[in-house]
Amino acid sequence: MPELPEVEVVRSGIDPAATGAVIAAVEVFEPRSLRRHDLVLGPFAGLLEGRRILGAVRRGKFLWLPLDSGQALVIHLGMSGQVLLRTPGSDADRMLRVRLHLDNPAHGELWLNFVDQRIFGSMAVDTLRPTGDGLPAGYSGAATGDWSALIPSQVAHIGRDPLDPAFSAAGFLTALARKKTGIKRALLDQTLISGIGNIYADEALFEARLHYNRPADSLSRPRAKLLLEAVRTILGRALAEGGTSFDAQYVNVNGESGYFSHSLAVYGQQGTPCRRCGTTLVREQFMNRSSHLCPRCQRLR
DNA sequence: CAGGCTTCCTGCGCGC
DNA sequence: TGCGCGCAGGAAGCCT
Repeated sequence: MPELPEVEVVRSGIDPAATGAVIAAVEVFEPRSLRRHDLVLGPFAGLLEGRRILGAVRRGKFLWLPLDSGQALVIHLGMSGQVLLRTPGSDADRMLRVRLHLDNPAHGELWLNFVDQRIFGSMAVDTLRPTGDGLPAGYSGAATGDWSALIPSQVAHIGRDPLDPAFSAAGFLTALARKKTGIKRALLDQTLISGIGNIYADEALFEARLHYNRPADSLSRPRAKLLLEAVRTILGRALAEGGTSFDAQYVNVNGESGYFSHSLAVYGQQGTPCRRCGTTLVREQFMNRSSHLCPRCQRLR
């Protein structure tokens, strides 16, 4: 499922095509994909048509394209969303939900297809507001503009991600020490730290040799620091590999499958030996979701 | 009021 | 072979 590395691959992939492009037309095939669009602002297509895209920004798993109207197109991939760039006239993608017709002064006309099997993802036009600290709202490559320190309203509550230069490790560690909940739940809390989903949470906990239900406030500061380092290592590694996917749900912007499941140490690896100690890895239910771990390396007590 | 459970969704895989 | 059930999970919202 798309987590920070996969979303960053999408962001960097569509950035050159989207930035500077004018949205000539919008086709909505599945209105449920606009669930997060607030109609008080106006109809989705009407707010986009004729507008120019100024950049491509990401915070955690949220992606947005600032527009010359002062608003932004917010994209969340959910668990099966894809953004595919296509040549106009090409065959319709399976489960195509929304299509933007882009006119890029450098690259000509192209289609930006939003494809989403399970419709957990969404597109929405949203207002932009200043970040509280005046720092860039998210990651946008080398590009900057008046929009850099602006964040969509519906993303404002999301915490910075660990690969964001403005991410505060000290702030995160302090907040973590106040949480009594299980450490995995804390890692998945996007207001605390963003970009981590079920796959990389399991991978990071394995790396840090921590049980998913270990109370967050029971970790010493150095231990919590090691966990944060593990998160950075796991996310950075996945990003370097181009994002992780295990069943071709995730496809990068060129339509090429990003399939790197072989690099996963525990996720989906139940029944196989732990690469550290050889103990058989297990899958357990936690938060109504699956958790994968080594029962020997990641003991609760 | 933090925490945790439920809901939204559909394609696919597996079992009978 | 075909059918149908259950699983997959990000995040909002509604409980307790």
